[in-house]
Amino acid sequence: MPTTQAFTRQHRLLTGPQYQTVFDHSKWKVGNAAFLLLACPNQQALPRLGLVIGRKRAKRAVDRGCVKRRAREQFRLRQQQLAGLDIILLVRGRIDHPDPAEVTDQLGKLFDKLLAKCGQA
RNA sequence: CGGACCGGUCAGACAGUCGCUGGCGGCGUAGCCGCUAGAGGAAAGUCCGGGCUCCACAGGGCAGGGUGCCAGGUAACGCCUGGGGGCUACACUGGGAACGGUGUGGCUACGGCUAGUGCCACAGAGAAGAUACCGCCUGUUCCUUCCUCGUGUCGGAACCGGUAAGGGUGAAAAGGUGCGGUAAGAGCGCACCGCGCCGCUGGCAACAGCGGUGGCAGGGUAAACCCCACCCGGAGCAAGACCAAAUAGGGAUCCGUUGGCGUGGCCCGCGCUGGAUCCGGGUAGGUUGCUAGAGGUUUGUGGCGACGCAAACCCGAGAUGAAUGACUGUCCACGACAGAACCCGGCUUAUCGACCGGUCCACUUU
Repeated sequence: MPTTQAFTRQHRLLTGPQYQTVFDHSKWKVGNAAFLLLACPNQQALPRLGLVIGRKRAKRAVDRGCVKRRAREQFRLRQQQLAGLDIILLVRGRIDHPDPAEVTDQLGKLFDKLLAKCGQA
């Protein structure tokens, strides 16, 4: 098995219907004060990630970019374990001038938590 | 060397690992590999001005909006450059004073209240065709002091007037200073300063200078309505163009109505229903618009300057559920504000700092 850690367009949710499917059939939910992960099984060989980060939650473009990139990074590093899942990241709290290291830490823990939950099932 | 101001440049560096997007090349071509490029000075606010696209459009007017000293720059501007006026700070300086002159900065929303309308609290006697409260002064009458016994004189009251010097009120009270003048005063007269008008000179012009002339305008407010001059069609890349699945529906042609389904054991009958091909609209989705441009760099050249012209060279993001990142290590001045979304020119706002050039001031040394 090639342990590639690439993150391409196949690793993303691209269309509205794809997002809707995950929202309607989310089997696992993991969250904390700031973020929420929704996941459901897919028929693909690869896991797919979707991001929902609205201007309402994060006013500054820099903050939105920061969360997106860090979320993708954490997803990318765990993609071997996450295979067969469609995952959506939602922002719960208000984001303003966050500490980047803190964001990475929180997101990493959330993905681990999600893996633990799926592993039980 | 330090401080202030102005203008410009940069926006932690290096190495490794794992990734992302575009371009180019290669290959065994749904991909993989290699090379290469990959956020900003504000990418921001969306406050102006353009390009581009579609719609509308003979011409003119109204409404609405904008701009407002002059000249220039520009594709254009509410921007920029240069100039003028006004206000102001500091320094020097002229004058007895009012008030001026020079230099260096700063600010300036700077057309028009000699078209009209509106507003101007409070205070004050009076606030817009000015005004007499106190005061000052002439006169008349009365009271009063003095002795020289008067058409005198000291003090005072009332009244008729005069007055805009002084006091007082106010943001503002009919120019200011000085001299003369006068009963006291007053541009009443004169000189100077200020102001209006006329002329000449200089300047493209705003305007300035000089000379003459008038004793001298009648408050402020137009970021109040308004008047004058000039400018402005609307919507925006989710503009717009193209390709186009599935499902439903539309049109045309041909074929079928001897078919299929239901009822029924079957036939007749009855009820329901077409098939094939092509076309156009169009949803999801995709492609394009999409980055080579009012583009940079250097040199020359015109201009005080903004900027123009010419030549040579360069190509410096183009995503689209949305790339430009993460981690580790080392170093230092310990890294601010902040993330492209069609593209440019401005303005405004945010910002840890570093460097370069210029002007002014202060200080040290020779």
